[in-house]
Amino acid sequence: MSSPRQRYRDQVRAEIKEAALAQIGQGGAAALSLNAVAKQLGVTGPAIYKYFGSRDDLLTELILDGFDHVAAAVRAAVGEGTPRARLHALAGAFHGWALAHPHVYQLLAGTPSPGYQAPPESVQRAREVLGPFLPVFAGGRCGPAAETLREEMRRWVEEVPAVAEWVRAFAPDGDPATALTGTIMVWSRLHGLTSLEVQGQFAGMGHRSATLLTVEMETLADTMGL
Amino acid sequence: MSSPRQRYRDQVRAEIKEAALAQIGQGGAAALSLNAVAKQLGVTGPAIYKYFGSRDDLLTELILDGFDHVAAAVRAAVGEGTPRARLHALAGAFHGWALAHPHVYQLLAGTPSPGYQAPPESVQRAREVLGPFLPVFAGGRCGPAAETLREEMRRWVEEVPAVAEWVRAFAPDGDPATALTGTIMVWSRLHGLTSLEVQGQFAGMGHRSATLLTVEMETLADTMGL
DNA sequence: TGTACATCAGTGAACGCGCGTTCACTGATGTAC
DNA sequence: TGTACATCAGTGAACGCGCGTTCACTGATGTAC
Repeated sequence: MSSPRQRYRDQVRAEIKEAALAQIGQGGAAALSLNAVAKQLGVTGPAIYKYFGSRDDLLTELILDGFDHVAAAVRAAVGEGTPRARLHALAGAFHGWALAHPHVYQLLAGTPSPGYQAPPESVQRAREVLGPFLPVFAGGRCGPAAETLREEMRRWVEEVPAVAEWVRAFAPDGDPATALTGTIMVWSRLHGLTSLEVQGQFAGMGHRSATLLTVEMETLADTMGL
Repeated sequence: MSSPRQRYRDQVRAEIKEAALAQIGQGGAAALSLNAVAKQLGVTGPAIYKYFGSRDDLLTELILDGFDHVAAAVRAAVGEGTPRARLHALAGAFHGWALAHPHVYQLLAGTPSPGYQAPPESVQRAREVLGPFLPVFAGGRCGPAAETLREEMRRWVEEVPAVAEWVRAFAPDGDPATALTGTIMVWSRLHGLTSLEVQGQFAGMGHRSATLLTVEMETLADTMGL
C-alpha cells in the first residue's frame, strides 16, 4: 500500500509521460520540450524536475517503456498452432502495435535525436521483443538461400555467450543458428514494411498494409521450412 | 560559359551543402544549424542567406540532391543478364550507396525533422530510385502468396494514372501489377535491412550485411518467379 | 484532539545559450563607356 | 587604358524566441507526539 503522496507522484509522472508522448507524436523526439510539457499540464517548467532528473532521463524512460509495451504485445500473441500460424500471430501483434503507437515505434526504431545517447539497457529490451520469434523458427530448416546466413549466425551464437543465453531462454529446443536466422529476417522485414508505413510512405498507395505483411511472412515461412 | 561570379557562387553553394551534410551526419537533420555551417566555412551566419533562402530551403535541396544521387547509383547498375542477376545488381547498388552515405540515407528515408515539410517533388524523385526495379519483375510470375498483393497493385495502377505512367516509362513490356508487386516488396526489404544497418542496430552482430541482402533478394527472386 | 514540526510540490525569477532571420552597411569585384 | 558606376558577397549589430536548468522561496500536506 503506497502513501497518498507516492500515489500522487506516480500519477503525475504518468501524466508527464503521456503529454511527452503526445508531443513526440507531432515532431519526433527532437520536438520534446520540458517547458511545453509543463505548460500542457498547467504547471511551470521547473516543476518537471521534481519528477524527472532531466530531459534525457524522461526520454530514456519513455524508450524503455516503449520496449516493454511492444514486448508485452508480442508476448501476448504467443500461442499454440503450427509454426506458420504462430509466425503470423506474432508478426501481426508487432505490426499492429506499431501502427497503434506510431510515435513510439519511431522513438524505438527511428533515428535517435541529436545528442541523445541510447541507454545500454535498450539492447536487452529489444531482445525481449524479438525473443518470442526464436522458438517459431528453431524447428525449421533453412532453404539453400538462407544457408549462408545460418552459417554466420552459428558463429555468432558460439562467440557471444549473451546471445546463446538469449536463444536458450526463448527456444531451449532446436537449432539456435536456425532460430537466429529466421528471427533476423523477420526483424528486417517487419521493420522495413512497418517503418515505411509509419512514416507515411505508403500513403496513397493502393494496398492495405496487412496484405504486404501477410505476403512477407508467408514467404519467410516458406524459406524457413515452417 | 559561366561568369566568374556565377562560378564562385556555385562553388560556395556546394561548400555549404557539403558542410551541412557533414553536420547532419552527426546528429540527424535536426542538428543542422545555419550558424554552425557558416562558422565552419569561416563566415558569419547571415552570409548563408546570400545562397539559400532559409534553413528549410537548404534542407530541401539536400534531400532532392540525395534522391538524385541514389537514383543515379541505381541507374548505373542497370545491365544485361538474367532478371535474378539484375535484381542483385540493383539491390547491391542501392544498399552500397546507402552504406556509403548513411546520413543522406537517413535524411531521405528517416523520420522527418520537426516542423519540416517534405517537398512534393520528393515523391517523383523516389520513383526515379525505384523505377529500374520495375522491368526486372515485369516478366515474372507471382507465387501464390504474393497473388493477393498483386491484385491490390492491379487496382492501384488502374486508378492512378501517374502510377501507370511511371510503370510504363520504366517497364513498357510485361504485367504492370506484377512489376509493382515485386518493386514494393524489394523496397520494403531493402529499406528494412538497410535502415537497421545504417542505424547501427546490427552492430556487434555476427553477420556481414551483404549476406542478409543476398538472402533477401534470392528469396524474393524465388517468390516472383525470376 | 490539538499542536509542532518535517516533508515536499510547485513558483517565479534568473542564468546562459544558440537558434533563424532582418537590416543597413562596407568594400571588393566586375562592367561599360 | 582609365574612369565612373553597378553589382553583390560578406559584416556586425540587433530582433525575438524557446530551450534546459538552478535556486531560494512559499505554502499546503502529512506525521509525530
